[in-house]
Amino acid sequence: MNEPINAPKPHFFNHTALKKTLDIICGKWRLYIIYQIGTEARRYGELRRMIPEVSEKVLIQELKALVELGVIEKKSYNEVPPRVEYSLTAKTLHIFPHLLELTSIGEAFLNP
Amino acid sequence: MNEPINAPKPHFFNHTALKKTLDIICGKWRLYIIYQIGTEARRYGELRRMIPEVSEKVLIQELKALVELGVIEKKSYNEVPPRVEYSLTAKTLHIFPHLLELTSIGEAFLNP
DNA sequence: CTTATTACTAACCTTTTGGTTAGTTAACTT
DNA sequence: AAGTTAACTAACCAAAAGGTTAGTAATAAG
Repeated sequence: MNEPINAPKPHFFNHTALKKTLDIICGKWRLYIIYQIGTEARRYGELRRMIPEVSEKVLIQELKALVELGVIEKKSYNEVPPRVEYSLTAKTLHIFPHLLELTSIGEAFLNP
Repeated sequence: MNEPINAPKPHFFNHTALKKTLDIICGKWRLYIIYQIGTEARRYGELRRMIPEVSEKVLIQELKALVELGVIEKKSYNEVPPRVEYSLTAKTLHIFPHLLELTSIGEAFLNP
């Protein structure tokens, strides 16, 4: 019997899905942006005013990335001055409660 | 009536808790490490073999950070060669199911 | 004619994160 | 005497993430 007695029995899990999760929620601003859009359509300038700490460049960059990921969608109206609205996709609205629940993880580690 | 009709009504949430959540789960390796430790105590070398893609330096660095955050705890036995074991803290075991559920967010965005 | 408005882009820089390689310690085995 | 083992540390580097500042386009308002 050469079976090692205490050999590691690692957890197996879906790497691809986990990576996708991290893509969606990690980064300094992603979750804030998603939370602020919430259930309404928000104009770019509106989001800037709601999250004034983020730089313009990064906000646009993150909005683009979230569109790419299928988390939000962008609608441009052909007006001048421009009007662009961002809203959560159906998929995101579906898991939105999960996203709001994320704070509970941190809460568990706040008070000694 | 000067109340703007469509003024942004942002979501309010616990910033501190959210930040703590992100501290715990973000980073290329943190969740993998937490998952691999799971419910058992794991030696450093064991973890290295379970996650061979991570560099030695980063693994140690992340273990240290997770200890700091109160996510894992470290026990050193005074032996030579050294023996050091890492395990999840009670707090972490408590929310471990939440952590395992994180993949479900990503899963929602995998298939079109 | 000038200014304001909105949603951007471009160039550049700093900080953070992750990676590579080599060295250390102290006892045990050969 | 030399090599092995485990869990590190130190010095250095590259890539990614985030930030600053300035500029643009099209129209309307003053």
